[in-house]
Amino acid sequence: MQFDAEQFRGLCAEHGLAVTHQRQAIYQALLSLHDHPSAEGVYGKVRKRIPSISLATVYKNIKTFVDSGLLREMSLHHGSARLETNLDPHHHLVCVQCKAIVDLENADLEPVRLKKKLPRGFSVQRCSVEVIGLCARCSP
Amino acid sequence: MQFDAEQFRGLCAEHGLAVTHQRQAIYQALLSLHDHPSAEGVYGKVRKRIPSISLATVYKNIKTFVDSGLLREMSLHHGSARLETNLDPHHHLVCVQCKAIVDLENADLEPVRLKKKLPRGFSVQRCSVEVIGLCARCSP
DNA sequence: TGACGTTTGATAATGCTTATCGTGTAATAG
DNA sequence: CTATTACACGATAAGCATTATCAAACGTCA
Repeated sequence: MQFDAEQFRGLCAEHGLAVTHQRQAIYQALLSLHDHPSAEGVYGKVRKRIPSISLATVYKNIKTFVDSGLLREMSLHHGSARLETNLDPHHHLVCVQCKAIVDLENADLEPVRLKKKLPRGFSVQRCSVEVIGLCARCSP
Repeated sequence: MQFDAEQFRGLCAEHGLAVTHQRQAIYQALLSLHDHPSAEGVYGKVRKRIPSISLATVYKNIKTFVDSGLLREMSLHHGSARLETNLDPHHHLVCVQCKAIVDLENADLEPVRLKKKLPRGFSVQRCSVEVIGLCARCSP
């Protein structure tokens, strides 16, 4: 995706965020990094443009962007690691609110089928499906 | 799954692990907790049986179990949070070794189809597929 | 432009996890 | 059954990733 300063101003206005030099640089870095970077990775990229930027600023703005819906974290279970004793192939039902996880048996889903070739040389070990939503207890 | 002391001894022998009171209790706790617990959750459960157990022992043995293949961590990306700017529905190709992530477009996969009803009251927001394996660069 | 609320940078604090180290215990051989 | 030895345990310090704090600087809007 291409960064567009005008569009970024619009996004900030829409979410009630001030347009700062740092925010622009952080958002631009995020768009340019196509490997799903961590906060540290964004920091590295942004520092080339604003060497004096604080790591805390990067973290704060990532959090702000996630809260505003401009960004998403890849995993819902980041923080403490969640463990799994069921080593058979299976899938998960996950509540976005309470982070509860329920196993879905492999047989409960039609098998995952790829339409396109994967990148050359990638050898698949398993496929894991996350069905993400709101559980009954967390529904309003 | 049911805990079986004899079977646990077998597993330990198979992986060259000593059978200790603590390991048994930790493994038993893991099998009894069906909500994909964190280390802290396991600690809470095990402490009912062995109040003097150290949190470090719980962490060390979880690590040992994961390394031996008795257990798995749910997320490959636990540690630092990975970010995502692509908010359109899509999927991921993930390398177990280098943790690289590549987006798969929604159209590259046959849609996920459930065979069985989900728990009552669960409202699905989206489905995310992780195709997990070894990328070309990490292949031996 | 001036006043106000927000954001920034520096740094301290927190949470989760791993490392260290002296003591204790399981495994193995005798 | 006991001695030996390597591995595991408990207590605690250390290490990352992340969040909180607070004074100074900046963006916004009148």
